[in-house]
Amino acid sequence: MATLGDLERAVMDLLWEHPEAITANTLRDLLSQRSSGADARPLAVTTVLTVLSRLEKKGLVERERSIRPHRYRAVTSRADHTAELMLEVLGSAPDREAVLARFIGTVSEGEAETLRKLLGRD
Amino acid sequence: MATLGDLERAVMDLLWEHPEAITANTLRDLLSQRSSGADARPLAVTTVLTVLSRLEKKGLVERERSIRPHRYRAVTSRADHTAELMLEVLGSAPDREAVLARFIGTVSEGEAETLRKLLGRD
DNA sequence: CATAAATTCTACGTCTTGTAGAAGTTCAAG
DNA sequence: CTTGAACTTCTACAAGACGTAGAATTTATG
Repeated sequence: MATLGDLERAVMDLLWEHPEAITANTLRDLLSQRSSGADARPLAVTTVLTVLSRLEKKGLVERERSIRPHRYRAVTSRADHTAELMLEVLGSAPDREAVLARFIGTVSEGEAETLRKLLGRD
Repeated sequence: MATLGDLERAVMDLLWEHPEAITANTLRDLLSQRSSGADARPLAVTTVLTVLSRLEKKGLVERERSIRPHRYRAVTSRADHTAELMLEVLGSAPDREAVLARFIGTVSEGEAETLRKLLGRD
């Protein structure tokens, strides 16, 4: 897998917020709103298209080619994607448990509670 | 923070394995052994030095400039570094709990047990 | 078929990383 | 102090990832 650039990330965030597949133009509009500073200038649609193609190649985005203005949507949910990334970072190191220890030491009490529930006993 | 390249990663791995600060030359030798394929050719020392400088700039490596062949060592342990990366990936998303749920669903039973202990009750 | 809309190609500047030679610095021995 | 070897810093370049978008091509539709 890999890391995403800023624009790629912004596009993924929007796709994650929109479960229904959307068009490149819609995406461009959403991106414009989001980045509304005095610096304005919206991206060219081709820019958005290029980014979408790259994300598709990376397996993060799927597109429907059957309808004309193609529709794009994220392949996985943001939560799944993030969890996968975390596992990738955790890797298969010999010190996995040590890493988990450090990690657990940092989550909030509320999250710790959630984790306890999730871990239940079985 | 960021992601490390292959060589940067290899260097960090060696530094993590060697708690005592070591020299660039030692590192180069260790790297040579490690990558002993039929492809041989060891890296130039300057290459190792460049990588070390970059890692230093990134805050991952510290060097002692007082003694002549400078000594290098990792600033944090691998476990700490990895845990930090995981937290960075987890980020401050609104769906942190959902991410944790996915994440927990993937660890081994042994690790789950470790996590239960770490989370204790309080 | 002409045309507007949409998609794909091609391209370029910047940044990161692997790689290392050239140039400068330092220290110990003579 | 001078010199030479060891060491470090500078400078450089190729390749790949990303942001960005114009040029060229494809596709419906009147």
